[in-house]
This record gives sequence, C-alpha cells and structure tokens, in this order.
Amino acid sequence: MPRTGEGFVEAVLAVVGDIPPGRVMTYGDVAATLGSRGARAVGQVMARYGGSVPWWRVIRAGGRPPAGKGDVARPHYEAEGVPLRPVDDEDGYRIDLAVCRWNG
DNA sequence: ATCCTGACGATAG
DNA sequence: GCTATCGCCAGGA
Repeated sequence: MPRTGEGFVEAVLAVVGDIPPGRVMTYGDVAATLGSRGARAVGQVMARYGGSVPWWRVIRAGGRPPAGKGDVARPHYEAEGVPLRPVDDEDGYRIDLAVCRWNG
C-alpha cells in the first residue's frame, strides 16, 4: 500500500536507516519497499531529509552514486567495504550491485 | 484542478 | 557500451 503524505518521508528514512553497512539499495528498491514506484519521489525525500540517514547507501539502478554526490559518497563506500568498480566517467567509479545490493 | 520541478527507471535506437 | 525519450511519483506554486 502506497504511503503518501508525511508517512512517505518517514517510511523512506526508515528503510534507508535499515540498510546495514556495506550494503546499498537503489531508489527504485526503496520505493518498491514502500509499495510505490516513485523512485524520483524517494530522491526528493533524500535531497530534503536525507541529512539524518546514511543517504550514500541509496544509489541509482545503474550502480552509480547519487547525482552530484559521487565524490562525497566514495569515501563512505571504501570505509564500509562496498565493492566499487573503476570506470571512466565523472564519478570515476561504479558500485557492484550484484554483491552489495540489500533487499529491505 | 493544472503545471513544473526533481539525489529516478525502463525501453528504444 | 552509449544517448534520447517517455513514464512514474510526491511536493509546491
């Protein structure tokens, strides 16, 4: 059942906070856990209220870090042992979802 | 109610 | 592998 209103924000923060270290979830996975498909809506919540949760554990479906936060998130992954994969783009790396994907 | 915006996803080329 | 386009959801004006 789709959680809408304030409950949506709380639900997103709860799911993100439930992700253990060394694991990550995609925006779509978080939305699916809430019973919704609003991956973008999840991104909005992260952008506004993600400051109180491990936002770096929420990444895009392609294994790429949050837009514009790649450089800030990278140290967190290395500190938690998240398997990264070097690529030649802006972020310079990619996350191995096949290994560290967490199903909430 | 309608339109625009945004740390997105999937598909088509 | 890549870019381009459309679709989706929630919030704000």
